[in-house]
Amino acid sequence: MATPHDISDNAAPRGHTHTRDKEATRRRLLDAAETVFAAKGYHGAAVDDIIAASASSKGGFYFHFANKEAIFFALIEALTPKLEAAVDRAIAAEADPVAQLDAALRVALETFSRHRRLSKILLVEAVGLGHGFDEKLLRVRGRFAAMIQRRLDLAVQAGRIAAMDTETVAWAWFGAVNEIVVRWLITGQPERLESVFPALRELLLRSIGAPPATPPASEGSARP
Amino acid sequence: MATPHDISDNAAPRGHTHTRDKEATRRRLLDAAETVFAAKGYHGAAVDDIIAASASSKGGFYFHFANKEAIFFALIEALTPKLEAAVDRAIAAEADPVAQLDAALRVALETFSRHRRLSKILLVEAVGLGHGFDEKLLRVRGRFAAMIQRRLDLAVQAGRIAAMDTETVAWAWFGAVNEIVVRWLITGQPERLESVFPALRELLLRSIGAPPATPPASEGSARP
DNA sequence: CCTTACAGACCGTCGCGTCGGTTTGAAGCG
DNA sequence: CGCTTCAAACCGACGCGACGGTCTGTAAGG
Repeated sequence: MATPHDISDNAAPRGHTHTRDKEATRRRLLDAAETVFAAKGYHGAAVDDIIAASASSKGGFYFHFANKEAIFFALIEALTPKLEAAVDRAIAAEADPVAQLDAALRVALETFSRHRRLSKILLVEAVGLGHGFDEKLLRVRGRFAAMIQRRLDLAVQAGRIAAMDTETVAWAWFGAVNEIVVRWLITGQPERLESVFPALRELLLRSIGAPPATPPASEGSARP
Repeated sequence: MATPHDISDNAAPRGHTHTRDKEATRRRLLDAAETVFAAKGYHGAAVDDIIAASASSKGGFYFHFANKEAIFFALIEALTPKLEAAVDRAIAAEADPVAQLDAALRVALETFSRHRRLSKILLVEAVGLGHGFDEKLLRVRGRFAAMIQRRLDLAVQAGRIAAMDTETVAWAWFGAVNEIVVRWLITGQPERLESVFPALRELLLRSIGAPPATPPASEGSARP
């Protein structure tokens, strides 16, 4: 693979490529970390566990990552874009802001449901670690809240819903979904995460005063 | 000075103080644990820290508590009843189920706002500890969700709101409030936690299709 | 004098991070 | 084209601090 370097220092010998497959071991480390962190939590996971699960070594690990924190955050920052992208794609497929929120909710639930480990790390293990962890994690969560808020603002602008404190609403929505998912992750209830979608969807849409009807021929002229 | 316990302190009316004051040191340990856990988190807090903050000793600590886990749970199980009691009292003061939910929300926000440390422990530090911690914690949270659900069920029975999946709604509500409080705890936004009450109240009540106007005489404008 | 409630020195473990060493592949060079 | 060189990439034993838990000792009360 051609990974361009921004080594523009002087004009002379360029392109030093990799020796053994660097990027691959990094990937293996990250993959192993995902598994181990999800299984044992941040504190419960020893660096040696990750080493073992990745068929790598201490030296390899600390060559790629400064310390345990570093790989944890690298993991989170590699994972969230995937979630964001999935949600973004779902949003882009809809035109109406309310329908976008609806789609985002469905995709979010589906994604969490499909990627337990990712969800566990993002929503459970990454909480309450102290230090600057909490702030960092909150910023990540904030990105999602901001996504929601943006759609809400658009919906308000479009006159689809009344004006409101969209920031609070966005965080509340995130929290509501988060709690449902966390409960599912820890106690296995409900069996299928997606089964709460209808109730949650109805609840959330009603909470912003949007019509709960979106099926086929949707006409907003009906009197609630 | 007003120590953290202005909710309700329950002291033994009759004292058979056998040797030295046993119950008092236990209290001091618990108080110190509350402070230390809130400040440094579960893993960040060393038993020695709690010892130091309580002017006790290793021997004393392990006389009263089997291990670190034990004092943590003892703390949680000493704290939640206070919260529950406060909410219960607020609920009892109202007759209408919807008004009860309203009151519960207000009191919950007030209580969290007043007891940062308690909130931090219950809502942040106690998450993602692994082992059987998560399950236990979820059960504690479940008690609150159950409280909400009970009121919702009553409201449904009373015909105040339409039938719905009250369990999911209860958890979603809890999650919504939780997220707002956690955000406030970690980033100090919003400055005053209570400032989100109106928006949250409106949001939650609307989410169950309850009329958003219930306050006695808070506004002088038109009412249905 | 025996038990309860506590004190504080001590010990064993565990896990993070380091550090010298080794392999690997790409240049330099004749 | 082989031989040397060099640094990037990787290995794994060890150090070392921290922290949970134990154990012996001791003041006080019955």
